[in-house]
Amino acid sequence: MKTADPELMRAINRLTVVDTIRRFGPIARVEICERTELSPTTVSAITAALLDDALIIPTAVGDLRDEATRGRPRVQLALNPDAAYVVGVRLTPDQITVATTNFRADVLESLTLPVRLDRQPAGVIADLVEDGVRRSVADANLPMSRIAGVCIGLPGIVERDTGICRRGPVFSEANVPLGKSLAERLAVPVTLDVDVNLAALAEHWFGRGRDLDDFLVITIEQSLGLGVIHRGEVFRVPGGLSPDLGDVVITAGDGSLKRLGSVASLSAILADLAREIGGDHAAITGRPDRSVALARDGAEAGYATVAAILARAGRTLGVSIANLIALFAPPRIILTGLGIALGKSLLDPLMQAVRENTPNGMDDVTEIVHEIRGEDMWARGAAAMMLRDLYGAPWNTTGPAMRRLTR
Amino acid sequence: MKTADPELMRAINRLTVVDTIRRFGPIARVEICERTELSPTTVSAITAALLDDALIIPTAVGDLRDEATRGRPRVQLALNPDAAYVVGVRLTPDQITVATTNFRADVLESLTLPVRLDRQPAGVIADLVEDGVRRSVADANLPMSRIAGVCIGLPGIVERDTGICRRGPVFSEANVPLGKSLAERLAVPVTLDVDVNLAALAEHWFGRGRDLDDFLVITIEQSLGLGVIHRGEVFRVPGGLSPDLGDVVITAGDGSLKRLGSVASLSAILADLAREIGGDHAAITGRPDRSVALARDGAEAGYATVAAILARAGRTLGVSIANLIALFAPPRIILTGLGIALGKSLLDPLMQAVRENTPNGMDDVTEIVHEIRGEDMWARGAAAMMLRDLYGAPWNTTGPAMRRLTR
DNA sequence: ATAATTTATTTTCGTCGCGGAATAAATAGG
DNA sequence: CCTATTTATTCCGCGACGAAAATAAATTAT
Repeated sequence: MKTADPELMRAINRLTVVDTIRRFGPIARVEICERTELSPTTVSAITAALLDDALIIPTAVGDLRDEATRGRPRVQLALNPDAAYVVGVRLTPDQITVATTNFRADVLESLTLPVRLDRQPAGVIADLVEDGVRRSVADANLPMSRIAGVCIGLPGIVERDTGICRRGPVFSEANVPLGKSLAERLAVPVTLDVDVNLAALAEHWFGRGRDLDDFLVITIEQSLGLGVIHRGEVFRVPGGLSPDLGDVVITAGDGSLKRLGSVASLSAILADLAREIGGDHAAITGRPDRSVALARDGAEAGYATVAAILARAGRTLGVSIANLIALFAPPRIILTGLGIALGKSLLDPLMQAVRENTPNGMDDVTEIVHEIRGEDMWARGAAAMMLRDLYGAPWNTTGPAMRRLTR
Repeated sequence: MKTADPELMRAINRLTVVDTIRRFGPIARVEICERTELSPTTVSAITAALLDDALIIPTAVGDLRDEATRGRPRVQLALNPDAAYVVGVRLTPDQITVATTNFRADVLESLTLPVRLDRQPAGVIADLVEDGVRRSVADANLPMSRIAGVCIGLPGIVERDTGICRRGPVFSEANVPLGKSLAERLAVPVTLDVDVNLAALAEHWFGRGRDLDDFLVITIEQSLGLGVIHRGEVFRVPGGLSPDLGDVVITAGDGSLKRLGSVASLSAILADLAREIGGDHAAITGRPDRSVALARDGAEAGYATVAAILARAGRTLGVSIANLIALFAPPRIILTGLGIALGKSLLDPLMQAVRENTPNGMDDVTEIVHEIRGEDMWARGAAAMMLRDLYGAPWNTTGPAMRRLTR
């Protein structure tokens, strides 16, 4: 339980105002009052401070009410896109994606380096990330000094608090202190997080979770991820460790125990396909997007072996999703990641397994949606994660009293 | 995001003070300052209000510092046990337990009615609970008017917000509005909750979770339950639905899908034993505590069939617990419930399965403890659940300003 | 026995943030 | 040009917090 004082009070209200402006675009002060249930006085004071700090700007006085309304026109307020810039980075075993965004998490520049990271030592990967960040920032015509922070997302077991990647498909080593290492190289705050948390935040800010404050995000990528938004916040335990869906143990058809990730992750599916169909294994693992398209087309064209592999993965994943429904009872589950592009051959068995295994009486609780997202979505999530901290951070002025003195 | 005002501020701080007094027994104001990091001014004001409302009382001025300390002695403050009374109820398929407690959740009177509830219609069960509550309150020499609330815990899928039991082993019907029905009968606020949430809160307040704000509680009873304490609060999704571990789907040895509850719950274990060993099935299901003792003794005396059944249940549960570690990464998992009395024949295979299936790199994250608890613990948890609301409720006075006027 | 010292609690005072009410600003319509 | 209307700001009072001073209630020293 935290102790409350006026400062905290202001911080809370300030954050709700900033978040309201972020979510509801250019918005007038009156409307902020309605949405936040704060008094006009408070909204006026807070927006004045935000304007002072140039975190928000007044936009066109265009009135969205039915034209020809009487009275003083509303001044629409919006986030100042240039208030700060951040960089979002996403690492997968196959590539590095870097995106520079403005204060609204609009992507200004993004680039993708196709590198097989799992073959490289941690030092080399840190070098590559550093280069990527500097390059992307330069492409956006910004000096590094204007970058307020960098957020890096990667799969595996990641301690956000310490910036250490305990284990994951990206690093061959264990306990890599990537956060600290990059903060030193770039001389900028760097946070580390599980990639799926970024996906979850991205869905909450820009995607299928905008209208909800509680949902689950499952990413089907080289590895399987689970992100939880609970009461509007990314769900974390204090240690900063994050759940990993791929680590869940299931019983295989032959009775042996396996990790879910070794059956239903994209890398497992593609490996199965390569083994069954033969084909060029290197080519398949090197270009997952192409392999996914091939697999989808194959299954839909009626190749039974391919369809069977996808169906098996779908069913297995579906059972685990039903278990998540039993445990979390979320109003919505968002499926995303490259794996979604495998199409109905994967998703139909998945949905059926979910239906069959959802506990009685909970059929109407959870809605399942899916969405294919590009690389930018992940990087944008990383940027959002960084911005979230920034919005809450203390800026120049404290309130109206101080401003009155300095003017 | 909630909007903050002075009233909320006070409510928060007031609650932290009450909670500090509850947790750290008779405690002086100075020490409250240290623990809560509130200023002496604030603590003084809040405790004055609490004293005014008779929610707390000064106890012996005994100084626990090394005797012969100089200076003004500390006044120890404690919860006033008689500030209010609540009733906790727990329903299982076999019995109803009712406990009347004071403001400190000390059990004053408790009684257990052995009734096979699953044979009765909802109306009859509500009658029985009403009688039990009235009886227990009368036994404690209290009029019903002094009861501030009743909390009822039961297994199954329970909507706390609406007071409806969607489904569970207690009721043969679905969607029983037990909360509303009892609130009308008793003319007292009644809340409904999943029994395991009560167990979790009880562990947090009085048991193995006192020192932590994040942990999992798994109850092995007729059904399997999962309770989550997250950042000091019972974890709930907005709908008020609660997770049910028994509903998790697993793959059985023969490849078929089963609910975990149909393999590793106490009722499943006892049914397996009855089937395998023969014996008097009715007797075994009617007195679970006796059956558990018999099973434990049998397994430890070397009866291979019995040991095998327990080992299988233990392993299965262990795998699911490893999955919970993968998903929640809690610092501790507390196993409790009647099933713990099955002893090492169940727990050893369980712990081994947990060890074998915990994801790499997370072996040192979660500590597993177990504890046998009596019926009172559950009812006490129910009382605590009710008190939690009461502590936060607004009482007579608002603050020092008002008192100054009225005096 | 009385004064000095020490520690706990309360009181005084200044500040901050909130909300309500009055005021100012900006526009449309007559 | 004046009035009605809607939006935004300012003024004012209140409650809450914290710092510091004052007070209270002991123990120790003289």
